[in-house]
Amino acid sequence: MGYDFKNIEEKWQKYWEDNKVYKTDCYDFSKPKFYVLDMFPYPSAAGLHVGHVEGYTATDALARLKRMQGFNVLHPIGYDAFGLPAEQFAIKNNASPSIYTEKNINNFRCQLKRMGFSYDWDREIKTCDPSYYKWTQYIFLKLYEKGLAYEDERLVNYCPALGTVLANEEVIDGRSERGNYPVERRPMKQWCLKITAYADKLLSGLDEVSWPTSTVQMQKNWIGKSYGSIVTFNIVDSDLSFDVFTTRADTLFGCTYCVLAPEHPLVKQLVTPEQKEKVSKYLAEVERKSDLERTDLNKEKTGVFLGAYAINPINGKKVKVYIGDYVLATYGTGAVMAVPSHDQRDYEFAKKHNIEMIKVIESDISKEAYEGDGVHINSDFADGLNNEEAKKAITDKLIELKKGNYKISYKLRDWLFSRQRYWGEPIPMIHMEDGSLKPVAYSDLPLTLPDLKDYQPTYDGKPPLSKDKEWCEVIVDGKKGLRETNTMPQWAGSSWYYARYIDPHNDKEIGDKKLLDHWLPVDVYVGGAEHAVLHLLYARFWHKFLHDEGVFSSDEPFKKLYHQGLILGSDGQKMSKSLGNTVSPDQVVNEYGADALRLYELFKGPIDQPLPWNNDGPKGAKRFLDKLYRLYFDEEYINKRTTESEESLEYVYNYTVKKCTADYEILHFNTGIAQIMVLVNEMLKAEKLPLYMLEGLAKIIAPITPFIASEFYQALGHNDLIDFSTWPTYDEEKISFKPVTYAIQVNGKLRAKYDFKKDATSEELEELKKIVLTLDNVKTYVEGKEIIKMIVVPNKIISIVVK
RNA sequence: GCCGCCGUGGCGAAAUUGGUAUACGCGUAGGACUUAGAAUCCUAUGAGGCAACUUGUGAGGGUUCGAUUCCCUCCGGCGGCACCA
Repeated sequence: MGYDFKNIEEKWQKYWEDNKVYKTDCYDFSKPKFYVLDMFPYPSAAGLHVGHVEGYTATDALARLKRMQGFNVLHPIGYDAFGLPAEQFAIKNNASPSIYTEKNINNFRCQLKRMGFSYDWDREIKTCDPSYYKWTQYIFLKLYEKGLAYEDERLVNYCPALGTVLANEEVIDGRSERGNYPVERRPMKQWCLKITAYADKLLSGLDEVSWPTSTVQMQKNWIGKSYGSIVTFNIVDSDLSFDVFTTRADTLFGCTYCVLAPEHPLVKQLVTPEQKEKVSKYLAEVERKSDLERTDLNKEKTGVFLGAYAINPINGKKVKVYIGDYVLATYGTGAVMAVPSHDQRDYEFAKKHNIEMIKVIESDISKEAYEGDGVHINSDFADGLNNEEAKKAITDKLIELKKGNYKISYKLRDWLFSRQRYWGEPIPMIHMEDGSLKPVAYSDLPLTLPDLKDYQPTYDGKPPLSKDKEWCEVIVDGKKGLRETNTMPQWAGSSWYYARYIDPHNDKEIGDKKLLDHWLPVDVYVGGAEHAVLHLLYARFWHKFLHDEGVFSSDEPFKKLYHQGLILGSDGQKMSKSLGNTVSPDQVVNEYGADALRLYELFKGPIDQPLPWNNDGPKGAKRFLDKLYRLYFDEEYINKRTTESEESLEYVYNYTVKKCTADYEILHFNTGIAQIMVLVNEMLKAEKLPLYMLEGLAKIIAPITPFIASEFYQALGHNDLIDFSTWPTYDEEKISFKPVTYAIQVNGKLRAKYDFKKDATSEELEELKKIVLTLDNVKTYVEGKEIIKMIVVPNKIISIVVK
């Protein structure tokens, strides 16, 4: 039996949609603003996942709460429609990506509406829509103008299976983040965005946002700022020199050799004729190795002597120069000074190659290198200093010698921004016949993606767009040119979409400045933790750039961030078709209704935790909603309606309102709902049901289960919508009137309980101490013993210590 | 290896931030109503014990009148980074 959720939900969904109930007037500045945002979905053919539903329900509940509290709420949705997932799917199903994407979007929209999410549907955006990507291209041109977009021939992560290069952030353990295909290094000419120019701003901005500490930490690690020094080593009998970066300048006196990365530009010039054969052989070996093999930490550190010697600038000592693939070409200067006594990797390498070790910090290095702090020795003027002092003394000396300086280094590398794929934003650049580059004129944007029949990626990495001669060949100012045929990566469109929602139909600018200033930053942003360093770093970069360009006045895009945890299958494994443990929202909605699904997902636990799906969960949620329904619609309970109320029920009611108000705000829905259940159980038992309580209960449940709550509110005789009613208030007096129960402990063990008035005066507490000692169960443990002390914590506990 | 998070009943989880551990829900068992019950309602439900009581928040130690909460050591799980010099 139970309530007829099907009709109720259909009725309200239709009403909300027909009347555009959740349309936001962004120009209404009379109320305080609240911008609550979801990470928009990739419109995959699989449709909405129960994991989406969890995050989207949380933001929807928050949006509804804020609306009821009198905020002007912006709560939009859209689709991250470009990029690999959509294209891969279209290829597999032999369809056109645009038609396929559109179909999937329609399915998503339907599912989202069914869930009762209060989005402003007039603000829906799709990243693949020319009216949208016009501005993605616009931002690219701005970046280019400022020298932050550039073409560079470099070693890139190329994935043959996907037929495209990938950003560092998209490569995990030498495999592609999407599809898990092997990735190799290839030199290719590619577009890059100079995210490194914003490294410091991206780092310091993290102190200003309320984000999960783990995400902040991940971004900090990814940016990887380290303070060190640059040291210049001259080559013996030559004008050549190379720089090394080190964070341990204090150990410079212990440097007994140097190692260059195999890709270091000086390798060819430094190798001596005697060593040539060995070195070429080594280089060939390195080239054969995959990225995965090269980064295998357990492998022995290999390398060969170049034949050349360098001079340690601090003591003039001659040291051998090696190449070794444990030195990364892409970090620091691509060359390191080796101090085997105080660096474990150097230690192992030196043992194998029989290289001298000089101890410069008092320590035992018989078994392994000593990497800690200590008193410096064998270091001339730095003797007796500790690490930090020695770093300073030695670097200062290097500055004096003009052989070094302080240097800050980052792990962050520039963002590889081009893809050899079809389904993305065309990069608005033209390669002129004379070899120069010309940006597409702003007035020619959007540069639309042509409708290609054959859009499959090619194995050799030639972009599919190059197959469309007509599109490629252009004439600018009477000169011939070819369009850039690479497209932008998945992450381009999602790097600024939150801003477009504010003024989505503006074809003159990204958005009306007045509106952008008012609505940014996003107050609460919810989405998966898998975007911790991808989307969330890129979006911050673009935001900071657009801030510098004067487009945004805020300097961070997302003030508060939450991640919804992964929802696992009921077997505790990740949901997957092959395991047969997937749950589709449609299936649950059909059986129990959208309200029940929403309720279950918010009640089952904290939203940021990964949790297994419980097949009985939605059933339990539905059971609760049936109970609630009876409270409002059963004759039995309708007959108990009154304007009077009982004190004990008032206590529970007011406490519940207070708890929900506080808990919803920080997305702790599970505890708020638990308290509502306590209230409902009490109301079902009560003799009198005050009308104001029924009304308040409908309101506090409305953010969680808006369909049934609307039905209740209407049944109570309201013509207005619950969403725009005011949020109930609570009476602190009614919460604190209750006597409190004191726990009586003797030697730390609970022996009795005693009800006493709340907030008693100190005289009354003295009285209480006497009463407590007369309690039977206390007497048993106290009599015949000496009372050492009695600790009274008002309203909580009396702790008696006896001997 | 390094960084971050976490460990509470059969299960998902609460605990007013140092003060009555296990709220709320799921599951299970027993009962009621019923021709019937996968509906609904009542009762029980950490472990041991007839009971008073004892014991109990991954393990061990510490601080405290009092520790799930704070400190130290260890074990286990999850996420991230991974030769970053």
